[in-house]
Amino acid sequence: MALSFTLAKKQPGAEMTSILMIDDDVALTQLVAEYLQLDGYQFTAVHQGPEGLELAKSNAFQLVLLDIMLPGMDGLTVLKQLRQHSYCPVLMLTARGDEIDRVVGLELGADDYLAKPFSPRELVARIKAILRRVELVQQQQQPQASSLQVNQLKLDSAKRQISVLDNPLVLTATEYQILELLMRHAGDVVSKEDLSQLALGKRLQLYDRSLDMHISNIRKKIAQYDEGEKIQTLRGLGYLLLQGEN
Amino acid sequence: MALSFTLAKKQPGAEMTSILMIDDDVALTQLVAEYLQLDGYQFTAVHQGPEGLELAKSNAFQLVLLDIMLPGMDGLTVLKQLRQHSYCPVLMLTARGDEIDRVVGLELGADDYLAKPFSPRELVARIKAILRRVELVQQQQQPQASSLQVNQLKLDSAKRQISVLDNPLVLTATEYQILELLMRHAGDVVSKEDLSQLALGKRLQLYDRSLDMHISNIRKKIAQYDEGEKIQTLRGLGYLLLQGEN
DNA sequence: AGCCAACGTAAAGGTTGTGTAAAGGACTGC
DNA sequence: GCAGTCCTTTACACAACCTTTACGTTGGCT
Repeated sequence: MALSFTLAKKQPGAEMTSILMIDDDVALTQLVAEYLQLDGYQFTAVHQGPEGLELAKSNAFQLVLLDIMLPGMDGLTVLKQLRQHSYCPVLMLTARGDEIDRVVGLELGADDYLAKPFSPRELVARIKAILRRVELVQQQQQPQASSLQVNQLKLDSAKRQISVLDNPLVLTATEYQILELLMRHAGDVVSKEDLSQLALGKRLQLYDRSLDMHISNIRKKIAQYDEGEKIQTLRGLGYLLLQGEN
Repeated sequence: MALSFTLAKKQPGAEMTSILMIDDDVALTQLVAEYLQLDGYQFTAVHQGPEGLELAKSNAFQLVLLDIMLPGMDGLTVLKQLRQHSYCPVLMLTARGDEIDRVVGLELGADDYLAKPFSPRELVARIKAILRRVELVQQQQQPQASSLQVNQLKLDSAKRQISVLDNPLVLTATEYQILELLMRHAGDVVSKEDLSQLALGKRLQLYDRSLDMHISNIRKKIAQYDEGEKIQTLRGLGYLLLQGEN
């Protein structure tokens, strides 16, 4: 057999993002269907665990909305089995206050969770956040230039070194990752959420200032050699390394 | 469904790294195919042991992904037979917690193992690590300068001797290998994992401090004659012999 | 202007990786 | 069997690092 599939991502006209919802609440799935279809998503809903699992395993969907409380097969079980085969992003839907389910779910590899009842706007926002991050990750997995230059900053990824005006920076592993990310997306805003997940490997928590500290330290190290080269802050959005003229 | 695509990326027309996957889980092989082809690898999957063994023995592949649980012929058997003919790198795929399989597999000559379920990112990272190490080994097997000098260190590989400021060091075989590796890659970071596999001939285990001790001893011996010549530590990354000015 | 959430950052706290002495094994040659 | 050599493990100290805390500042909002 030929191992084949189309993985085109952004080819216009071709694809639409398909979302699968596994939830026994039929009324809710219909409501969600309306909103997501309005937003241009291809939407499919099933109401039972095993059926959903089969569909999800097919990799035909870019994202799965998974209810924890399911008749027949528990949502966490579905997630666990799905993860044997696929790393398709999963957004869990939980009853409010189900802290344990949330923790277990995230450990099993869910990408996010949302407590019921939720507003459609919130749902769409979460979906978009996950999809955007998945795209970032895929971008990261693709071959990237081993060296690039942004203004006075020079990246040498083979040596894992970044220099300012030819002065090599002494960066910790985390600082390096953050700065590399910013450089590879120079000119674009990189959200704190993305930076946290991609460089620190964890979701950004409320009152988590760790990332801010790393940025602060990176700035300090860059300023040793070049006062002009600045990481810009976009309040509420993220950070940005300006490309081109200062 | 459209037929598969080729995603040449490095040397067009020239060689592409070919990877063979032997796993009866068809859905999984398709998923892996997607990711690896995105990453520019030539990918082939077969679902039965004997068939995979034949293909692997052909030496047409630079790396084999081998599932332990196979119908017909057990993965470990495949590995054992493959090793009679080929030293092609093998990355084992095991069910989580199959500690025994892991140990046996590594003893049979697998290069690494990965517990299912794994994330595509992790898989790609492991594959790259193996291929990079294989390249390092091949590089080592090629004729290399029989003598080279790094700062105050002078290597005479014919005599298997390294001297500091013309004072020959009394090194053990292992110490010599480690220092030679560092010298031949002066200016680059050499990971502890690489050092362990290439100089000690074993994978680095958690809480394994053996390599640290060797480094410590080498440093002590060098310091007898030259306080300035230092093996630098890059926390979490490896060790580095600085090239050029101190 | 005044409020408040987001941000900057110094300092303190906690965690993890590394340095190294010393003890424990494994192996060799006698 | 014993001494010698070498590699590894154990144990503890320390340093580097990441995160949290705390407080000051900024900028958008009404």
